[in-house]
Amino acid sequence: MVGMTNSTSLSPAREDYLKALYHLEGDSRRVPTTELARSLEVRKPSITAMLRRLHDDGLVAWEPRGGAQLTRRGRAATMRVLRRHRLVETFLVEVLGLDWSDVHDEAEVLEHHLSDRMVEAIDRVLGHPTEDPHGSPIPSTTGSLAARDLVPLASLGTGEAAIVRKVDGRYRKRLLRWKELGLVPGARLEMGEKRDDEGILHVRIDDVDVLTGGRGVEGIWVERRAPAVSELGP
Amino acid sequence: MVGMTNSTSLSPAREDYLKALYHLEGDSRRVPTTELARSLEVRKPSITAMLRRLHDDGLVAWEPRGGAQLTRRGRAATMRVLRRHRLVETFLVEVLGLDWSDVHDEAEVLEHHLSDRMVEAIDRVLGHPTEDPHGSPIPSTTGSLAARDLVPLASLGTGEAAIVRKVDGRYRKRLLRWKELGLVPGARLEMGEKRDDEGILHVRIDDVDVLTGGRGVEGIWVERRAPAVSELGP
DNA sequence: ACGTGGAGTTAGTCATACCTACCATAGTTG
DNA sequence: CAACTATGGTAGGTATGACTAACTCCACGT
Repeated sequence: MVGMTNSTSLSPAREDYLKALYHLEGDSRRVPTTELARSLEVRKPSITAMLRRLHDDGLVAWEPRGGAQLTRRGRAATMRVLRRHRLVETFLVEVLGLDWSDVHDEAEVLEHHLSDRMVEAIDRVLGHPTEDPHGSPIPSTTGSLAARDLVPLASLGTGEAAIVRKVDGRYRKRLLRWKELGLVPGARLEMGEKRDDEGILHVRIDDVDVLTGGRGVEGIWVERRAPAVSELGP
Repeated sequence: MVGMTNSTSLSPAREDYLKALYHLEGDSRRVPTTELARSLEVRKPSITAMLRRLHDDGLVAWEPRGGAQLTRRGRAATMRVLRRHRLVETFLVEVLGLDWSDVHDEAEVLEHHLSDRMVEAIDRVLGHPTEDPHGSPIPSTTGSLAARDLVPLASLGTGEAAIVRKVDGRYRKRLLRWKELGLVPGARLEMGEKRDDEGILHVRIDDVDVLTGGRGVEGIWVERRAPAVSELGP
C-alpha cells in the first residue's frame, strides 16, 4: 500500500494518464494512443494496457483502435488532481517563496500525495485563490472550472491588444525567459509587426518592443481586449 | 519512475524500513526479523527480502539469521528521512494550522516525496527549528542529532520532578488524551504516588493531580530536574 | 486489387513489494 | 535425548506499471 495517497486513491500513474488525456482531448475529441505515448513519454503498449485498466475502472471510454476519452467520472477525478496541482503550485510560490518557474515539477509529484485535509488547509491559508501562478484556473471542490476565452498569443493580428492570462508551466527554460520579458499572467501587451512567412513577430510590452520567433511564445495564452487608446488617434 | 522522489531517491518502502530499524535498534543492537515485521505490519518473508535488498545497497548490515543493523550510510539516509518527517510535521502545525495530534500520518506520506529544495524552503520559513511539535529533535542537514538525556515518564520515582520533552506521535488517540491532560512537550510535572503492583500512578501537572495507568503514559519521555521548591520545605 | 507503412495490440519479461505455504534451525523443556 | 516451539528462510504467486518483439489492421497510393 506504499502508493496510497488521497481519498479516492487512484495511483499516481493513473492520475497522470487522466491529466494527459484531459489536456490532449481539448474540446472533446478521442485521443489516439500514440499521442498519449508521446505526451507521457511512455511506450505505446503501456498506454494500451493502462487505457484498458482505466476503462475497467469506468474513468475512460476506450475500445481497441478507437482512441480514448474521459468519462464523466474520469473528468471529475481529473478535476480533483488539477485542483491539487494548482493549489500546490500557488502554495509553493506564495508561502514557501519558491520561484514561479521552478514549482511545476514539485507540484507534479505532490499532487499525488496530499490528503483532502491538507489540500483544504492549503486552500484556506491561501484565501481560496481562483488562479495558480501561471494563470490557470483552480477547479473548485465540486470540480467546476471557470471558463475563459483564451487564444494563443501568436494568433493575435498586428495592432491587437491583449492580456496574458496563462502560461504553460511545463518548460522551465521558457518560463524563465518569459519572466524576463515580462510575459507573465496579467501583463498587457500589443501585437506588433508579424512576419508569418519567417515565423517572426514583434510584441510590445510596457512600451518595450520584443522580437521573438513564433515557436518562442507557444504556450502563452491571452485574452483579447480593446486596442490601446494611442492606436485610436484622429 | 512513478516512485521517484527526493535527491538520493530511495523508494518509500526502503525509507520506511530504515526508519523502523533506526527506532528499534536504539543503542546499537541487531534487530530481529520478527520485530521489524511487527513494527512495519508486514509478513516476515517480506522483511527478509527487503533486508537483503538494503544489504545489497550497503545501507544495512545483515546476514541470514543474524539480525539487521544500519550501516553508517544507512544511518545517514535515515537522518535525511527523519529530518524531512519532523520538518513536515512542524510545518503542518505551524503554517497550515493542522492539529498536533493529526499530523503524523500526513508526514508519514510526505516525507517520501519532498525534494531537497522544498525541505530547505520549509526549514527557512520555519526559522530553522530544532524540535518538532512532539518534542523530537530535528536532524541537521549534515545528519547530526542533538543528544538529550530522556527517560520514560513512568520511570520517575515518587516526588521526582521533570519536564516533558518528547511524546510518541504515532498514536492519535493517546496524543489527544495527553493534550487534554497537558502532557505536552515543555510541560513541568512531578511524579506522585506510584502503585507499581497495580500499574497505577499519579502525576501532578500544574498542581492538578492526574491518575493514570502506566500503560497510558507509554511514549512520554521526560528530562529529570531538581524537585519543586515546595517539596524541600523545613 | 494489392502491397506497404504507420498506428495499435498482443504476448511475454522485468522490477518492486507484497502475500501464503511450507521448511529449517535452534533453544527449551519433559 | 527427543519433541515441541519460536524464529527466520525459501519457494512460489499476485498486482502495478514499465519494457521489447512481433503481429494485425487499415487507409492510401498505384
